[in-house]
Amino acid sequence: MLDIKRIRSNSAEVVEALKKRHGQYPIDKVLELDEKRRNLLVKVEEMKAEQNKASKEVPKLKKEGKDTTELFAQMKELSDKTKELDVELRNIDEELKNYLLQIPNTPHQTVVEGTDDSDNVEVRKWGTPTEFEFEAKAHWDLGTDLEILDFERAVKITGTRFTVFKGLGAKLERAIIQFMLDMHTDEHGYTEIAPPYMVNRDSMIGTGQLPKFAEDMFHIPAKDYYLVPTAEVPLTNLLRDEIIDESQLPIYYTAYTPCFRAEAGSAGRDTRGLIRNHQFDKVEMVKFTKPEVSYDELETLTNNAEEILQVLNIPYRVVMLSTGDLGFSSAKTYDVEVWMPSYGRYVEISSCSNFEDFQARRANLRYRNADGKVEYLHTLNGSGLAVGRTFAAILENYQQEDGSILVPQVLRKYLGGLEVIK
RNA sequence: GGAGAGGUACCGAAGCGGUCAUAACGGGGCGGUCUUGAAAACCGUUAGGGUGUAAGCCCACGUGGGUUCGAAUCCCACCCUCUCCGCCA
Repeated sequence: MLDIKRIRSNSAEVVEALKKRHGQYPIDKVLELDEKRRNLLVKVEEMKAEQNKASKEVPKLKKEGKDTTELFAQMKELSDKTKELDVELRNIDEELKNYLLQIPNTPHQTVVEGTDDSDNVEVRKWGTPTEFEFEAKAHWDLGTDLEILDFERAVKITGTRFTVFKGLGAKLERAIIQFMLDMHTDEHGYTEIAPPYMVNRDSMIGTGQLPKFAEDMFHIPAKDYYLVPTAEVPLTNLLRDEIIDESQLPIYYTAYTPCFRAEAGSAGRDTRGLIRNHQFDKVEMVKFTKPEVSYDELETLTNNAEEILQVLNIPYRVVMLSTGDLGFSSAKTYDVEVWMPSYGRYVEISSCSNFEDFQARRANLRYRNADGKVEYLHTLNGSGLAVGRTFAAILENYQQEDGSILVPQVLRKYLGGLEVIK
């Protein structure tokens, strides 16, 4: 959510920034409602002040034995009128908020303008796409042949877009998770969190999944809980409605969770393998920072994601999303894309964003600065990394001619020294 | 899930229709006086939201409704915490 005060006093600047997203946003409507609201607010508050004043007189009058019948009648009338206007005010408030929630974050000035993902800009590339001297296989075939992935039985026990990991597959998945968490906690300074995998409605609203994207979520009606679509939700909401002391900043959290996504609209895309499932594992990184350093923090956050692939020795590139592909809440996003031989291209494996105070305003995440003033934090998050896609990338980039998989050096200690999956 | 108790500032806690939310009273934190230093004692301070240039005004006693001229206080619903019972890995 954008700051209404900013829209009020700098509407031209906001409009200009939003133009780059090539969408239509109800700024005029917001300004109109805001003015209406403030006019009404003044009126209502004056009436309440009068009521309060009269209420304070009552005990004195009674003490003096004076008659209060007339005063009460007057106050009753005033009170009824106030309640009416109060309802009107609340309606305007709600309407205003609904419009505000429809307005996306303003892109940072360094973000390249574009209309969609074809305008994304490659920032850097690491390694070169893996080449094979034999016919390379896709990870779903490799995994099935090695009996470490079982897609058919997953359909039987649950349904399509679920996967069973078996034997060394299950163990490899677990090894990847542990490797990532160890790296972020031991070398990148993150604190590991093991959060609930279900969250309440307020949390989903706090990070922006609700109300807009309810269709994409798995919901548990009995308790009105949601299965987490990403650890971003529990991690960011960990500090919701709190005021953090400046000395505590920056705060870095990392967590492994399974992620659950209904993704109603994705039917037909990436139907095979581990790329797009209803349930997948992910290690997430979340940062809470002071505003003045958030863009430096975005760079290191992205680097933290990249290092995982560097250490695994898998080729990747980093792209900056153009304004046309930028997520709703983000001011700037880098995607890390891993080389996926079966696709013959790079595939997103991490998305690292700076939300500035957009998310913080919504989730009420604040800190007290050195002057003692309360301000909104900046929040950032990024995958570190999507585990299923990392699994797929390892299988495909480390496959050998006989269909076996060479285990990346750094993962061997998590697999009892195992060198090859065959 | 059942029964009972309770949710007020950083913590504990009083208040139970107006004179107590500029929130009593304790405690803690911070600053100061005193001291060679510390403790003790004493003094001060402890900073949510909205609106406004400001003074100020409005809101905030778990949350949301209701009753009333007036609600922390009465009524209703929900959430949460604690104790006991039940169930359970």
